Amino acid sequence: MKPVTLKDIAEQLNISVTTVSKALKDYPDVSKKTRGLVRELAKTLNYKPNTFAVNLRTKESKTIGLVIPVIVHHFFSNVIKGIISQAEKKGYLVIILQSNESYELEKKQIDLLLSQRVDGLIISIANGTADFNHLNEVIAQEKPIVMFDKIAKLVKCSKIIIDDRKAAYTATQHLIDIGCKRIAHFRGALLPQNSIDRFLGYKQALIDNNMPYDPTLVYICELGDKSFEEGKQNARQLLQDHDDVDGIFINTDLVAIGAMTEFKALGVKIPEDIKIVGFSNWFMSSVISPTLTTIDQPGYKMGKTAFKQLFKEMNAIKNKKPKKPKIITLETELIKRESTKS
Amino acid sequence: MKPVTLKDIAEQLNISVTTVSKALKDYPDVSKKTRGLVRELAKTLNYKPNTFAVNLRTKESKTIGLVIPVIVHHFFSNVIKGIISQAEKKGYLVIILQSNESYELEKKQIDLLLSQRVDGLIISIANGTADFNHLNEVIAQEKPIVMFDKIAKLVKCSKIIIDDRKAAYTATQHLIDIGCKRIAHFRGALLPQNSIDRFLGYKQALIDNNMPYDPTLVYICELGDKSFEEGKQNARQLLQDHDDVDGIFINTDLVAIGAMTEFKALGVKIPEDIKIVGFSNWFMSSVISPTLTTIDQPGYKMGKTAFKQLFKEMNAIKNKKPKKPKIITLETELIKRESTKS
DNA sequence: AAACATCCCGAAAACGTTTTCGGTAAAAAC
DNA sequence: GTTTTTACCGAAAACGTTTTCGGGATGTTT
Repeated sequence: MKPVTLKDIAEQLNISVTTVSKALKDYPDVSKKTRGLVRELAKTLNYKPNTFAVNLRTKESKTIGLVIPVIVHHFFSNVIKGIISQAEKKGYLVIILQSNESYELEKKQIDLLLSQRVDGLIISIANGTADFNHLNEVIAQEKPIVMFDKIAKLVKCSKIIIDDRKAAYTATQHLIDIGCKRIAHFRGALLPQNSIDRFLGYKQALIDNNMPYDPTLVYICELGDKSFEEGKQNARQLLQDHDDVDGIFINTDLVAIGAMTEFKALGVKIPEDIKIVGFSNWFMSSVISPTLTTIDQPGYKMGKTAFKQLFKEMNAIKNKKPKKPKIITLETELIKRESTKS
Repeated sequence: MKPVTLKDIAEQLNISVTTVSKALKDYPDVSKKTRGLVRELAKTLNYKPNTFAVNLRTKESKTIGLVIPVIVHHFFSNVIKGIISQAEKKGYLVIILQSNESYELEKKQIDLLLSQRVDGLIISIANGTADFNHLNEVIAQEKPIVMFDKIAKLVKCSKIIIDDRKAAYTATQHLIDIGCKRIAHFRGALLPQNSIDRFLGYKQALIDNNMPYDPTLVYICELGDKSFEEGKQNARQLLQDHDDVDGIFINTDLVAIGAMTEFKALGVKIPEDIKIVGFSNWFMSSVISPTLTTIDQPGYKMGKTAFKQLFKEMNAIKNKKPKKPKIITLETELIKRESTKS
């Protein structure tokens, strides 16, 4: 009933534990004959090495930690899938924790993962995070850490991102190209780098096209669990504040969908009255009515890339050849749909 | 640079490792004074117990495994969130793997988790799974396992489910109540219990209302990654086969949304020409047009309940008082929306 | 003063693996 | 026939923790 150990195999074959271990790990100093015997018996007894012991001995867990702001989220669940699939290929398992966009929780989760002694960390930081000591501590411990999407510019680690600024610029330019004269922006929270960058891209596009930048046209969403509601609220507010807006670039599809729902309810026609561009290309955006123009953000690929990079760094550290951080930028694409039909 | 161990603390205080360990774990046979000293030093040195050693010694990992068919999925990501949040409260971490609806992969993933020596398993079985030996083996190893949603009736373990049959009955009855005379059903794959039960509920409702059951009105979807496409295909096929259908009960919202998209493209009006009820209450269903009537399936709660049950069983096994399996049925609710407006 | 209980501490074994280092025997070289 | 190489094996230490058990000191009861 008890799990089979090296000792059990050794005793049955009348050889030492050492030899059994070596036989199973293809050490050169064990004869073909005994290697064969060990292999065979191990198989019939269904021997599985005790991970706890292996971990203790080798000081690695073949496990990585993943901290994300939200789990029920199209983009993030794609990232999760990408990370897990890639990790599996390399024999790593993934422990997932959620920060819920809170700095305190994020800190706690990272602590938890470190005390579990994961071999590496992948993280997309919370909206609430402005202080990065908890992240720098990870690096100080020589644990590799890779950030994706929502990164902290000041932390020296590898990052997998998109060019948010460029993508936002493209989105806004698209609105301008199809004739919008007064374009609003629903931005994300104030702290996250990507929401800053998307805002800057929006602003730059206006300036480059000789259109005035009007701060009152910029609305803030905290995102998190209530994105949809925020979209509705901002849409209502926008109509009250400015009746001349004919285009909006919105930080996230879910917010955009909330806004569209509200506009529809209030009798504002899309795209006739207001044209809308979202961000992320949630699946939903292709099935709602009207379908939503958006920026495709490659979540699955981002996850895969993040793990690949982490894997390289974990190996580099094992071989005492730590690498310098790398920033990988993945391509995005403007997906034109009905919400910006001219 | 190296992590602090009990030994380090012991040496600095000139006491034994034993005493340090006991002091930190509130053993009664250590004086208040030394306990205080140990505690203090542990804190200043930022001592974190080495999980690998603890695991090896205690034979538990405080980690559970979760195997689900798909990750990028509204229902399942809600379950994930529920499990993780509850596990965290009890000091457990969660390792997630995806079976991709494949029996082979499911088997492999379970093996992986067992060799990682997780303390328990939560699983929703794949469409492709017809043989349950891999699950019975887990039970034979005295590892608790809890199934949810897609269960195997024949495996003796706890299960968290909804009453699929009743829910499907309610959904179909609703279509009948609003005047549908000829109701089709897009069912799930042939093997999964819940897709069987939903089909049976549909059939029963017809019979109880003296409506003929017509097998040619039942279409099969394999689900998995291509649910949306299957919905479209089946919708097209249905129109060819039967031009008199005025209502459809569909196994999953995503398939229903695919069908609605196709109907819209083909000029079939919903709910005027055909009324539709989905299943699961994906968020999407409340924002598409027309909004989709569906059965709300409490994913988050299911996840929480599943972990709670697993937790009980893990403790029971630790205390050598194994419990008998429990089947917990959660309530569902019919959410009436535009797709069945009469 | 002897007997007993109480309080505190530490030695040692155990969990199962990996890896270093020596050692013995047989084969090869001189 | 002696030395050197090669092939194979095992003892032992180590990873860091937990827990059992015994024992010494101090205090309390006869």
